[in-house]
Amino acid sequence: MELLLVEDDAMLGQAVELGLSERQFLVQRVRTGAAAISELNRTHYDAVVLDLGLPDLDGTRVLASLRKKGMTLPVLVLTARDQSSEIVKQLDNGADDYMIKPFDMNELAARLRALVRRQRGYASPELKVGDIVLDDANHSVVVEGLAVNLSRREFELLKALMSAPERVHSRDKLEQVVFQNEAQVESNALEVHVHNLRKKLGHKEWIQTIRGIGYRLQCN
Amino acid sequence: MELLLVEDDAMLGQAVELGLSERQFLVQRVRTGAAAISELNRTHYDAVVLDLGLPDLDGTRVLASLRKKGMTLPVLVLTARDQSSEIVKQLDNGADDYMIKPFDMNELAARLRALVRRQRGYASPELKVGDIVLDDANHSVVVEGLAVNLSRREFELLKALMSAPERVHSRDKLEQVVFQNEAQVESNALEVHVHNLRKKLGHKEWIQTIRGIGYRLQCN
DNA sequence: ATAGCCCTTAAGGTTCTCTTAAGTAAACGC
DNA sequence: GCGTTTACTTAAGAGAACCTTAAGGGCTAT
Repeated sequence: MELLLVEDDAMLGQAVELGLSERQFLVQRVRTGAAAISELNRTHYDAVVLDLGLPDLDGTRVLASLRKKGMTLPVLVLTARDQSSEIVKQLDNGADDYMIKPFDMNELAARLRALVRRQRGYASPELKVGDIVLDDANHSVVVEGLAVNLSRREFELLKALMSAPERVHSRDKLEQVVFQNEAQVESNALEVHVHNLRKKLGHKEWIQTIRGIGYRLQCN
Repeated sequence: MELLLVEDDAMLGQAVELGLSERQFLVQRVRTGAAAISELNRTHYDAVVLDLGLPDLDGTRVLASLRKKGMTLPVLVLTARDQSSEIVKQLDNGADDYMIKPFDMNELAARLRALVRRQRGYASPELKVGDIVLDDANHSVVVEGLAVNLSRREFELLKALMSAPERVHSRDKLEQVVFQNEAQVESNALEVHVHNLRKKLGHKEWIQTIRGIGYRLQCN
């Protein structure tokens, strides 16, 4: 589960980053509102943890700006005790949840899981892109009506690509997802998986290579 | 739109003030660098028009000082013809655009509007300039409705130019962006990329050369 | 224990990109 | 105008990025 953490305070930022990483989140951290917006434009995230007190843009503006662009991903807002009167405004403004500092890391993780679960639950439990249907629950993939048998790595890879089709997924990110921090890969393993996946999907052109950047799923 | 005009020459100052006022700008004029800095500290401006030849602080110092304070508002520099060698320095120093005296008031107004427009909208997922659409997320470029395949360097170059169209981008800055500190280039590589990009865009006149300084994107 | 699958590595081949360099053209200064 | 500087154009070699294949080891289920 990929999270974007927007937090400028070094201490708190590191603590949250570590805490969430330990709890199976893939955390990317940025320190400014501007960076957050550009990150969200660039790649896919399942949710955002947003501190209200930022150096450049105030968190409220970041939130408003991203809702205005039609981004629907869950946003959890972190506020200081003395900003708590702001909370109503934040929730009206598009926030999905909030926590008041200091907070319990386990609770934060739980709330995030809940948010993401809800987000997905509302959508269908299965991912559909073109003629590909991927069902996470029973680990099945159907292509053009026919069941396809994917290995674990291939499945994770396809899932990542399908989570944001038409977008470029960087090598780094795909490696993170596919080799879930199990071991650092120092070979072309990812390429091999891409190759095998293409073969199993039956349409090589569906997975496009963006040289020097990563891969993109695009079915027409 | 609120402007700060920093100009000590009475004649020119009045002319510009009048000309911009007629074009729907709210202009505040100061005569010294020190006054400019204190004005900017005191209130908000959308942009600054800065003459380089000032009685107290030289304009360069004013610019440097305000960037150092983290002010990101657009600054347009006015230079005399015989200072034009200074321009590269100014652009690297934080200026966003420049004009050489004597200049056309309509052009000045247009440039200022462009600068402010850019400053406002955040890097949206799609950059649009004329008939070019660049989407960072899926690394695609569409020109006049047709997809164009750009290499990594070409893509970075176009993105940089589109991030601030109508503005001159110095060679140095473009090289920094295009060759992301991977290796110092001691050849005309940038020129070659510009050439290839022009060819792929199909309209050579869109990328203009500012001799001795850099390049500018301008589609009409 | 054995068979089968899956993952990683590694090597070789292919394709595409980048840089370099050299010649040509255009702009500038005198 | 003429020489000088700056930029454009072209092509080719080097190299990077990626693809493909296959072998070997680990794991699981039989």
